[in-house]
Amino acid sequence: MATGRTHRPATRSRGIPEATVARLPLYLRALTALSERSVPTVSSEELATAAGVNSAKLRKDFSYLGSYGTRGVGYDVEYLVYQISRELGLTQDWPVVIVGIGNLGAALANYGGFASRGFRVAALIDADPAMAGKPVAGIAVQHTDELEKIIDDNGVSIGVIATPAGAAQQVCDRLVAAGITSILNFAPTVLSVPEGVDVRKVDLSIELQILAFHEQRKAGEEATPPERETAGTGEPGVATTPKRPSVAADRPAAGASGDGSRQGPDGDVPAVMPA
Amino acid sequence: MATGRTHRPATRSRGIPEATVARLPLYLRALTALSERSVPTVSSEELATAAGVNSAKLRKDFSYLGSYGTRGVGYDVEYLVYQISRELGLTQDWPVVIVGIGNLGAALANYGGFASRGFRVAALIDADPAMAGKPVAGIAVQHTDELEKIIDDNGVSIGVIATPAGAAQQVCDRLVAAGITSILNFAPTVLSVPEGVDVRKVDLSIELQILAFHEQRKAGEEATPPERETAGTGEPGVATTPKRPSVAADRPAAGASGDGSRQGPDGDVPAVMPA
DNA sequence: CAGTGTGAATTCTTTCACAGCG
DNA sequence: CGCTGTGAAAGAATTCACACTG
Repeated sequence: MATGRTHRPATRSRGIPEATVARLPLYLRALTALSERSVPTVSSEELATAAGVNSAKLRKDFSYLGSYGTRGVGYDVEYLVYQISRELGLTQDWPVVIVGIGNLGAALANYGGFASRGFRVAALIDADPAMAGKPVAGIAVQHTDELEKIIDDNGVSIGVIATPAGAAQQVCDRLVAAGITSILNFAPTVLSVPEGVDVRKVDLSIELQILAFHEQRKAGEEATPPERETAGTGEPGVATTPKRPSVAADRPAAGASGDGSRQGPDGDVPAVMPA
Repeated sequence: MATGRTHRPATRSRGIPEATVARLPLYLRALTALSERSVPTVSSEELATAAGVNSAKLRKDFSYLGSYGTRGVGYDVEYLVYQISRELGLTQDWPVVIVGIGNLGAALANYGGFASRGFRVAALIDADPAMAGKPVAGIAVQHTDELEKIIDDNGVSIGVIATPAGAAQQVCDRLVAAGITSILNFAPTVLSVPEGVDVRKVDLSIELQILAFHEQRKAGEEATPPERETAGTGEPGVATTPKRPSVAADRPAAGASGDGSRQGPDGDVPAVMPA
């Protein structure tokens, strides 16, 4: 409780599983593209390919929405577009405020995909007085002081945080206090919010780190057969690394501060240990 | 088949579950913060809170890495930082190229979090000849023509695509052909890549749409108790849903445009269902 | 028949709860 | 005694495979 939950269980969504909700936008995009090409119907197979998933999953996903297809034929594109849009709540207007108009905030403000689907940038807010009044993406930036008023006046319920990490929680608190109940966070911090407020996070460095993990694994596979072992009590897999720290005197240095270590281009697993 | 798989199963990671891998960066960040404050040890409870997860999950996650904690005490911060960094492959240098230096690309190039952890922006690439030579974030932008050479010369294996959707697949193909095996895609498109290439996608509008879905649900709950019906015959009710569209003549395009009104607590859901 | 819709089987994740170590 | 590490239980999500319908 102290910290408040960052993710609400959400799974309680009456009927649609979270995983499915997360894919609906994907389907919608694929469908929109088909619609623009005036394609009248699609099979689960085709649509699935276009959306980058497999057809069984897609059909299962759609089954949660209802039976919108025609057996032996497929789905009516226009109709599905409408149904999914409605399910996602895109048939209504969602005013959004973006807080933190730095490089990223500006990029977001200019991002076409934003406005394209029901979302409308209602205001751009920045703490720097020098920014106030300056137009970004055709909208005059307003000062943070106005935050509460802006949200209230525009009935905004979705906020985007693109501030430096240090300011994120504070901005978040103000947004929430002002009535915002959904936040898209680009700042690399864990935000604490009260129950009932949804937070989704987009974190560039996390994505890169996940890629690095797999990349490293690939590099290792190239030459190393069965490397990692699952050992429970015996040897911790990659074991042969700095043993227990005792206090912190092994080889911690790695990333904490400097972190200047580097390896050859084709990433060779740091000679952790000769088997 | 032509399209190739977009996501590789990946789950084959010898021992660490994907879900865990995705959280390691989170733990790492929390740990780094502690490290900077010279905190020597943390309990799973404390660290979990800082990372925004629950302690059981964290302990389970760590158990996949090995036994790095001390019962009755907790984890040695420095040591864990090192272990996780190593596991993620951050103890080595990962040169990265960013393709598409528009608003977003520039924001990425300037993003501190990038360089902070093992990642190094090796080059910025853009198709616009006018951009060539212009410095962004202290790095001179290079023309797309150089793409293959740049990747080869720098031994780059991770590429970031920040181009318009239309150019993404093409850029992707060139990156892959040039030897890139991990891609972080910011363009709103599904990329087709050959087996063995990892793609992670970051999509702003998708995130917003997911938020909208929950937001809408909240608004509905406020006044409407059991809205969405779950049953027809007692099972995954599908029964009573809007009937076939015939062609596409229902009510596509509800009130999507204009209308700056906020959610009408309960009156919104367009009366799709005559039932 | 082609292709949806969906129970059932499978696999992955999260959570529980507690034995046991420092 | 406090806290980790982990089997085992519970809960999602994915995949299978096929009955059934337009």
